Amino acid sequence: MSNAEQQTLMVIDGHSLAFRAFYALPLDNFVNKEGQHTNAIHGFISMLLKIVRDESPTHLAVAFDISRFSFRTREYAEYKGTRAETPPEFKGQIPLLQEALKAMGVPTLTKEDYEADDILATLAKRGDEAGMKVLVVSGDRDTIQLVNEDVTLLYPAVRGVSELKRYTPEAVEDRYGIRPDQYPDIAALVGETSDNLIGVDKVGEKTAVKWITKYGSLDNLLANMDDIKGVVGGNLRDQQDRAIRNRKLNRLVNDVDLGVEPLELERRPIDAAAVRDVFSQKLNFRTLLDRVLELAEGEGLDVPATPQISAPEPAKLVDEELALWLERHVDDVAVAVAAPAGVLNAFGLVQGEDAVFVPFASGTGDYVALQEWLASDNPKITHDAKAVERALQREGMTLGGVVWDTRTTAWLQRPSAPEKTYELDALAEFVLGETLPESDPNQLLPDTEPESVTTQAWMIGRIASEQREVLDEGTKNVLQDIEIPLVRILERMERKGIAVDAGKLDEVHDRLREEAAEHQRAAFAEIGHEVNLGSPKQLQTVLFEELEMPKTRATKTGYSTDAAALADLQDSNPHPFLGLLLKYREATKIAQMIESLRKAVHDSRIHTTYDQTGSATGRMSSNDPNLQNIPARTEVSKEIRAAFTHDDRFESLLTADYSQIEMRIMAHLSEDPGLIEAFHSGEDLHRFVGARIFDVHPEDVTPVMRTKVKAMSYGLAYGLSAFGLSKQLRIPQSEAKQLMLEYFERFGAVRDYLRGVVLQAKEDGFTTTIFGRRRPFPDLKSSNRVLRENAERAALNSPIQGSAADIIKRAMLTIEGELRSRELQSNMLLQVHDELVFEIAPGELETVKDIVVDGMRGAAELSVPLDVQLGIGDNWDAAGH
DNA sequence: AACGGCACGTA
DNA sequence: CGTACGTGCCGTTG
Repeated sequence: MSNAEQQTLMVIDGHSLAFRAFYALPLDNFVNKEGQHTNAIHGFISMLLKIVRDESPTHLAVAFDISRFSFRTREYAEYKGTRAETPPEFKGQIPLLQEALKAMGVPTLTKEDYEADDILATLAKRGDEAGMKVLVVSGDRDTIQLVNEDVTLLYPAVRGVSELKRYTPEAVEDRYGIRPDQYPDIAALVGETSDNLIGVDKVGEKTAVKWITKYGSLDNLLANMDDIKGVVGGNLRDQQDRAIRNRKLNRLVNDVDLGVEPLELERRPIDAAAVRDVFSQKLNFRTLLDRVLELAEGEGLDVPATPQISAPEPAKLVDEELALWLERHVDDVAVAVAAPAGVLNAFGLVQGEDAVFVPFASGTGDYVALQEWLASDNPKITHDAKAVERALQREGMTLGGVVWDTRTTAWLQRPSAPEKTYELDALAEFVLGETLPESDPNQLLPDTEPESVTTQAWMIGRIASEQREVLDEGTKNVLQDIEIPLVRILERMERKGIAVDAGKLDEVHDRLREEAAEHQRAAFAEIGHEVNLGSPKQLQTVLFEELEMPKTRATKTGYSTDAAALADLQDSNPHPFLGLLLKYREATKIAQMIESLRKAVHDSRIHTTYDQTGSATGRMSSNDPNLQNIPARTEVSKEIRAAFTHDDRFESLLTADYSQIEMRIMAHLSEDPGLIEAFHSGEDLHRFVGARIFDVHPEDVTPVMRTKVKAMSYGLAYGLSAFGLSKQLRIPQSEAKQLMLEYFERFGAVRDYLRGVVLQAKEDGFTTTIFGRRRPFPDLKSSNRVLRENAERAALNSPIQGSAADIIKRAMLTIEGELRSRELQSNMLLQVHDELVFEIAPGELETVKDIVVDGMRGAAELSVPLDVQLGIGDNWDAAGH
């Protein structure tokens, strides 16, 4: 860029753009971990990256006002006097923005007693004189006066800052019908509300443009104002002072002493380390960070490699030395294990700056001290304690004394985030602003490198420190009293697995495959050709084109062919194909489910994996295979459940489930007297509620009434609408509405409670369960109605579903504690949200029954009793209800 | 190969 | 236009 002709100077009005971004972006989506709002910063930098990429300026600066006072306010005290107080959420964003800009190598300019626009004007003039192209970026219309052949204004045209309109002299003329230098004359006549500058009465843009076009300038207009006829002419003569004053104030000062010349504003390399620090640590902008670094790289700027911070040089310790180290480090020790393919081969132990690498190979060396220390209550910090416990168990060891787990904490803080953001590398980035060294994929055993596993431990310890500082009491309690103690229990349940009769599964599977083939043949015969029944797209062709059936519910890609839609079609357009398709689907669906179960059978048992961080409400999820969605309702589902059984070391399976736990929690949280009475009465809940709603005796509640009430009750906790209820019950919407009215009339506290939950969540930004588990809901304040209403339903459900999750988890802790401390041989095997499944060792049934019932009933003190139902049998079906 | 969309199983 | 999940297949995308 030796030729000055090609140099481009970009000068930006920081305040006006940041303020526009502030109003364009939702407040709640941009908050750093300290609670500081960052939406304006995000919007500004996003805009900056875009225009720098699009315009490739060679020189760049951002100007800021120092305060709202300037020489203009001294001359005219009312200047900008109508401006409302700066919103509190905007405060603090400017200093942070300036910090971010500094790290990005973008100079920021301010000048006492002047406004940012004056700085822009000065730089535009100097740049122009130096032969540069100048781009002025501002949301203040006064900067239009700066536009000429070499100075272009980029002005945020619509809301926000993402789209900038380009004002060249031609564009100004197109828009206003005058030359750019005439714009302030127009503005002076019309006035500028936002600056509290009142114009000449009755003079709007049209009149002003007409006058200025005719007379060329405000000065000349005033010199000839006696020629102007009519009321406006009179106004102009009477109020000429206003125009003169306005013109004086809106003239930008273009000779401010800035102490810097445009050519000195040449773009500089970014300070990658500082950018990482500011963007990760202070702003928590992950994506923007990447974009900033990418941009810098794309321009060939020097971006230093990510600082690969490694732990203090690890000491390799074994045997006595290790024993001594463990003895001396009684405070929290961060523990990481290397277990490629599940086989443990190294530990990293870090306390403060003290890092230890312990190679491990089963059967070599003396690991007694290590093993005892691991099992002991000596405080340890982990990342994914279940994974550590699993690796240890394979070597006959166990993990005790876990006081903190960084992965679980990350989930508790942000339970709706994608699971990958809980991984160690993501946390290192998000919490510490550092990048974990990548393991070399060519290395055979990358994780055995001392640097790797000890660095991990070092990261874990530091992440935990950061988390400890910001975690609220309630979440801390959930972490330490529920989630961490649960880890070992879940690992044990996974390791035990449940016995399965594989032959039975095969038998059902084969039969279903035959049935499916038969249904498929018949279905093809009905329509006269073959089609992939598993393809919604092909089915749509058959149903809506060939069979000319009426269109069903619209989906993103066409029309629905789901079971409900097919049932509707069967009503309106009966056709054998529909029934066959439904039967085919059911058979294939179950058959494939059995197949996946069959593949998961090892040594006659199925070992699921519980994902403790798998839900946003506090529930766990189950996968590989999912044992929380085993069919339960249909005939064939009985056969599948019958395949889950016990071997001859045990005498039976025991199932225990909470009855209506969510409704009980609702009764407790809402303190609704009617609902509380229902649960104390011993009467069937839906019968009791039905009697109240339909105003009959409980014994006169018909099955139809009961069904309606049951749907209503369950729907309540999900934010069900009259529309949804009518759809589900296939009743008119008016009737559904009436039903809801009656319900709330009798159980008004329920409605008050549900409303209150949403209101409180809107205020707090999160919901809370009985035991203090939180779930953030940024979308409650979204301006997007769909997003907001979805968030409202999820929010009103969260304390209910989440408290139920807390309760059963607490029950599991108590029950497992009892089983082990009393050295019973029975095992807790499965958890299905409100149900637990145990295998019972010979002679232990009565004891275990008591432990289970006591543990479950005593898991929470609610204003209604917790009711537990037990079932006993040789398999899951026989033991079920 | 990875992903979104659909459909459907559970609480 | 009812919450929370996981899985499998299809069809598109890279």
